Amino acid sequence: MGYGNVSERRRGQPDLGVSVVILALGDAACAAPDAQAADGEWSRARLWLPLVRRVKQPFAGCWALPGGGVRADESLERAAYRALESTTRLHPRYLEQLHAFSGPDRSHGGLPMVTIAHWALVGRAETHDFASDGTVRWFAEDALDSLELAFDHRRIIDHALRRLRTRIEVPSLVARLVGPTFTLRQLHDVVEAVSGQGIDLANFRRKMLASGQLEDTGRKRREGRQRPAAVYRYVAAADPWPYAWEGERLDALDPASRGTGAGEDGVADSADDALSALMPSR
Amino acid sequence: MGYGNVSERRRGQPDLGVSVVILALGDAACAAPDAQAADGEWSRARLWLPLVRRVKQPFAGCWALPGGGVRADESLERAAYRALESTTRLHPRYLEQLHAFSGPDRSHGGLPMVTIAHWALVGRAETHDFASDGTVRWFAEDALDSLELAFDHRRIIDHALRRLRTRIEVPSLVARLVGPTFTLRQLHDVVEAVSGQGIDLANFRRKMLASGQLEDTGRKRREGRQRPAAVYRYVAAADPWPYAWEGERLDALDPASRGTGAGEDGVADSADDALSALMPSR
DNA sequence: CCAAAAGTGTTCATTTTACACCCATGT
DNA sequence: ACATGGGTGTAAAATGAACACTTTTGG
Repeated sequence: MGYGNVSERRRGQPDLGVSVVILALGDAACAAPDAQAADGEWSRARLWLPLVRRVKQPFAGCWALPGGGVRADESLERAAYRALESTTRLHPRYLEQLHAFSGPDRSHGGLPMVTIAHWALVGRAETHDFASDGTVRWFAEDALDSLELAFDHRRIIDHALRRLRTRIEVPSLVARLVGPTFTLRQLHDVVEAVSGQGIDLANFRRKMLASGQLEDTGRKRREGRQRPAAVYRYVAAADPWPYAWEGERLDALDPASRGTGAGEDGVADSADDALSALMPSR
Repeated sequence: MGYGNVSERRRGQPDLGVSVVILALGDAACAAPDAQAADGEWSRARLWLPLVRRVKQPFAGCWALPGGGVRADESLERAAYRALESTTRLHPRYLEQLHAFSGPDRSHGGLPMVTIAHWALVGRAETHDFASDGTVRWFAEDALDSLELAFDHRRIIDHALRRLRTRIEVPSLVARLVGPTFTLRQLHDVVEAVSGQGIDLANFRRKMLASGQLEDTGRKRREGRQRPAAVYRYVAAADPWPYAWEGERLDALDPASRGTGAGEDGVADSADDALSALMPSR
C-alpha cells in the first residue's frame, strides 16, 4: 500500500475482502429483547440478518454486511468466520462461499475491491436474542427496503436469499436454521415461511423422514397444549453421496471441525432430480 | 510488492488470480489435427481441456490451467476471459465462476494465492482442431491421471467436471458444448458421454423439446447414410424464469454481450425439482 | 367429550421409464 | 426390399399432491 496513485494502481491487483450474509429465523418481536418466546415458539417466522453501521467513508452511517480483509495465512472461509466473530460474536455452524463480486465499478474513492461473499446460517440459540450493541443491529429481511445499504450489499443479500429459498428443503439447511433439535412441524413452518408457499404437512413429513437424515431423539416436545411431537435431530447420511451440490465446498466451521477446511456438505444434485428437469436460460 | 519478507507479508493480503477450466468435446483422434471428421461426426465423444506448460518455478515443466492475474480495473470474468484469450486464443461463449480456492497451503515459495476458478465451455468449431502451439496442449479428461499438474489444479478440474456432469442436461450447457446447431441425437450422445450413463433417446428427445429452448432451424443434417435429422438451435426461453441456478451470475461473454456483465443464464432450480429431493450432507 | 395438533392412509394426477412401432432415406 | 437411424405412441411404474382419517393429549 501507499505507493503510486489510485489511477496507477488500477492496473495492479484489486483489494480483496470477504462479506457474510448471516441468516437467522425470528418473529416480529425480535429486535427488542423481551424474550417471552421460549423454546421454539414463533409467530410467523421471518428471516433476519445482522448489519453493521459504517463509521468511515465511503457510506458512513449506512448499514453494511459484516466483513473484512483477508490475510494471506488463512482461507477465505476462515477470514469470513473471523470477520463475523469480531463484529457480531456469532459462530455459525454453516458457512459457505456464495459468489465473488468484482468489477471496476466496485470502488469508492480507492481501489476496486473483489469481495468473496459468503452466507451463513445460525440457529435461534446462537443469535443472542438478536442483541444490538450499537454498531450491530438485526434487520428483518422484508424490512430492508427502507434501509440505505452500503456498496452493492443489497445485491449480495438478494443473492443469499435467493440461494436459501431455492435450497430451503435440503434437510441440512433447514435443520441448521432451526437449531439442533426440532419437531417436524417446526421444520415445516420454517420451510413454508422461507419459501413463501404452503406445503402439505403430511407430505412434507414423509419426505423429510424419507431423506434418512433425521434421527428421532426419543424425546417429545409440546408446542401448544396438545399432543407432544417427536423431537428430531439432523444427522448426515452415513454413506458418501455420489453428487455434491455444485461441487462446492463448505466448511462446517463448528468448533470441532474448524480450521480443517475439509467439511463437505454434499447434497445430491441433479443426476437424480435437478437435471432431469430441463431448464431454461438467459 | 517488494516490501517486507514473505513471512511478514503472510499477514497481508494474499495474491489474487484466476484460472479457467475450458471444456470441449472431441474424439479419440483429436490431439492430432488430421481433421477428417467433418461437421459433427465423432466416435465416442470425450471431454478435452487445454493446459499450459509452465516455464517458471514452481512446478516448471508441469501442466497448468490457463490463468493469470487480476487487474483492479476489470471484473473476474473479464480477467478469466483475458487470460484464456492470451494463452489459448479461445473465445468461449459460456464462462462462469466456479469457486474461490484459498488457504495458507496455496503458496509455493511466495505469498499464498487466492484463485477464483472459472469454467468455460467451447464448441467444436472454436477449438481450432485442438491445435497445440508448444506451450498449450489439449488433453482428454480421462487421460489426466498420468499427468503432473501444477498446484491444486487437479482439484479445480475435478470441481469443474463434477459441475458439468451434474448439469449436463441443462439445454443451454449441452448446446454450448456441442456447437451452434445440432441434431437431437448429437445432443443425446453428448449427454450420454458426459454423464456416463445410458439415456433413452426417445424420452430424451421429448424432454429436450419440451424445454422450449430448442428451435427447429428447418434444415436437415445426415449423420450416416440414413434419413436426415432435423437441425436445432439453442434459443433461450422468452419469459424470465422464477428461479436462478444458485443465483449465480454468468457472463455470456460472447462478442455481442461481452463487457456488460449482465448476461444471466438463469436455470430453474430446486423449487420445482432439485430441492424437492431431500438430500444429505456431511 | 371436545379441541387441536400429531401422525397415518388412500386416492388421483402427473411424470418417468421402458420399449414397441412406424417413417424416411440411401443403397 | 432392407438396413439404419429418425421420430411417435403407449402402457407400466414411480413419484407427488390432495385430503380424509385415526391417535394422543390437555382442558
